[in-house]
Parts: sequence; C-alpha cells; structure tokens
Amino acid sequence: MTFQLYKIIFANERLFCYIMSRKEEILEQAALLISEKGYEATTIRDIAESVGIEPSSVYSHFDSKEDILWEIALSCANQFIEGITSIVESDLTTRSKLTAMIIAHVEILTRNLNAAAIFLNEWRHFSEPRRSDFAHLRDIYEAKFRAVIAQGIEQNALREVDEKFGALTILSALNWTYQWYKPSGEMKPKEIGEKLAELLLNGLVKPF
Amino acid sequence: MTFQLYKIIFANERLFCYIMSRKEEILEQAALLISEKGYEATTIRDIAESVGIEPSSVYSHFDSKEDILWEIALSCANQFIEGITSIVESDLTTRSKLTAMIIAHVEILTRNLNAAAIFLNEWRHFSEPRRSDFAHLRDIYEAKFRAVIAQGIEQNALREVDEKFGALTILSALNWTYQWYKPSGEMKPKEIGEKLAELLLNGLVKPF
DNA sequence: GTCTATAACAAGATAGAC
DNA sequence: GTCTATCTTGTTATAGAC
Repeated sequence: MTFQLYKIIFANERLFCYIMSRKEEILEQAALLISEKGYEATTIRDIAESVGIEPSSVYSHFDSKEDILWEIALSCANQFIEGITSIVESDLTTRSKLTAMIIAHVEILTRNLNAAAIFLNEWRHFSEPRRSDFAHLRDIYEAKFRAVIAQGIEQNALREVDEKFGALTILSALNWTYQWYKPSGEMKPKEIGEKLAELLLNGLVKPF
Repeated sequence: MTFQLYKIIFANERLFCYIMSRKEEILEQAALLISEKGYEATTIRDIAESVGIEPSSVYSHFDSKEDILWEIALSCANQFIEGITSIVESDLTTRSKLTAMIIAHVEILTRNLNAAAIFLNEWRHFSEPRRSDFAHLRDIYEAKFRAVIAQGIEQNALREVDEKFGALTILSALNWTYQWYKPSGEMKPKEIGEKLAELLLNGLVKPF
C-alpha cells in the first residue's frame, strides 16, 4: 500500500506528524462533504475531486458509495461506545458518572464533528441489514445511559424519572451540539460538556 | 381550480371531512417522502407517483423542487413562531411560560411530524437567499426562548445560566423528539411536553 | 391542469490500458 | 492503484396536445 504525507496536526500543544493513507484521505474528505451537503447530494465525483484523484480510483478502495458511509458511521459508533464504557464500569457516584459520560460524549462528538453529523443524521441511507445493525449499535450506547440513570434512581440519587425518557433527553441535548459547535468558538468541548451536565442534572429553575 | 375529496381526518374525537387541493396533496406527500429519505433522495417522480399524477404535472403547481421544500419549511416555521407568541406576551410566571412554550413546541412538532423533520434537517438544501432567510426565522424563534429565560433570571426565578446556552439546550431536547415520536405510541404530545418541561426545569438530580 | 414525449444532463459504477 | 473512456440509469425541467 502506498502512503503519502498528508497533513500535520497540532493537538494538545504537541506536534504530531501523521501519515494518512489514501483510504483515510477519502474517508476524511467524504465525511466533510457528506456532513455539509448530505449523503445523496455528495457524489463520488465530489469526493474524488476533493482528494485529488479520478472518480473511478475511489473504487480501488471501496466497493460502493454506501461502503464509505458505513465505515464513517461505524467508526464513530465504536468511539462513542468505547469512550464511556470505562466510566460506566467505574465506581464513581451516579452524579459524577453522568457528568463524565456527558463530557466524554461531547468531546468525542466535537473531535469527530463531521463523522458525528453523519452518525446522527445519515443512517437512513443504509440499506438492510446495515440499517438494523446500526440501530442495534445505537441502542447499546443508549442502554448504558439508561442503566446509569436506573442505578441512580435505585440509590436515591436521582429523582424518579422514566430512565428511557431521561436517557433520550440527555442525548438529545448533547447531540444537537453538532449543529452549532464551532472549533473556533469560545467554549471548549470540556466546558460545553460541563455546562450541559450542570444544566441537565440541576435544571433551569432556582431551588427554594 | 379542481378539488378532490382526499381524506377523512379524525382529530380530538371529532370528525373532519377535509377537502384537499392537488397542491396540498403534493405538499403532504412531499413532506412524507422527504422526511423519510431526505431531500436529495426524493425525486419529483417519487412525489408525482405517490400523488398519482405524472412528474411533469407537478410543475403546474411549483416552479422547482426547491420551491416545494421551501413551502413546507416556511409553513412549519410560521406555525412554531405563532404557536408561542401569545404565551411569550402573556403575564404568566417564567416557569409557567416555559412549560407552556415547551408543550406548544412539542404539540406543533408532533402534529406536523414530517414537516418538522424537514424544518430541522433539510434547510441546508436551500440556496441563497433562502438559506439566510430561513436562518433568520429560526433565530427569531430561538430569541423568544432566550428572552423568557433572561427575564426569568432577572426575576430571580431561574438560576444564572447563559440564556443562549439554556435556550439551545431546551430546543435541542425538544427537537430530537421527532426522531423517536410515534403517533401510535403510549405518550401523547402534551404528556411528552409536560415531562420534558419537568425534567429540563427541575433537573435529573434529587434536591437535598 | 394533466398528459405524452423528450431534451439536457449528472449520477454510480465498470472495463481495460498502464 | 490510478488513469481514460464509457455504460446504464435516473434526474430536473420543458414543449405542446388535449
């Protein structure tokens, strides 16, 4: 396989020199274009052009357009699930667990903003059985939030809300961040996560 | 203009016999298809077929595919804005105002589920100047939430949250309902709105 | 207002040379 | 692995008969 020096990434004030394969380049450009214009509006020609190759060359790396979408969404799903698993299994208090899970979610989402937009919005373009497989992955993730909420209610730390409804409301609030988050904005992901956790856990109303 | 008897709608246990014009039929079917498959994936042929006319006949009612999208999204935006204006201008307490606004939002969203999905997700397919006009409409709506939150903080009824952040979080939680709401489900829109308002206003954590 | 027919073009995908 | 060239299909939109 041929590699090419593609980009230099600054992260956490350390310099990484990352060698990106052609396949990864295609995935990154596809994620950018699909998140901006949507799956159907993004053509193989668009993707090829932004990478700097001919459309037919894309088919040396992927068998179909849907395969590209699948790899982006699956990688994102795995990052979300892996990102909170150790927190869920820790022995933190419910409150700390939920806060850490919310921060982790926002950090993963903002770090993979394009892929996350696809994870959240473009799954309907999967044909079966991928569509079902994907729904299953999302449910595994949501179930981890439900379990922590149920545990919190049992331990008398949370109010007696419906855990399914609670998990959905939390994830709803978190997932919308991709609609307005800008890497250049004032708030850093961790800060956004902290503020969201604070608001969702304590509510908007002033206690007596 | 020719009208045709199209459908019988049961609502609030009263029977309405509604005469729907061809144009309204096209709008309804387009909203259904676009909300399911997305704007680009929905073709004029799909829409025409589901209405039972030829593709070219659609162009007797609309000048372009984008015009159809625009009418659906604009009508939805106006419903949202009109739905909360009288509440915002009332002299209810902040808490009651926000609860009423949240319930109204969920009711409008669930009553126009397909149009709302388009309002929330398909606006990127507008070309300028529509895209900017649409963003302006959404901001007018969000500003009403921000204003109520700011008023609530001033009156010491709400905790001192960033009003922009608070409004975004509320609307995020509300807007995701279109992803999981089913008219056949157990919870009615008003109940969903009440539970969401309760959760967002009081928070998940048990007070001391 | 709806139809048939078609223009004008862009899409995903493949074949075969290098 | 990438290219040029091309196939097949599907797209929006229009012209003109009824």
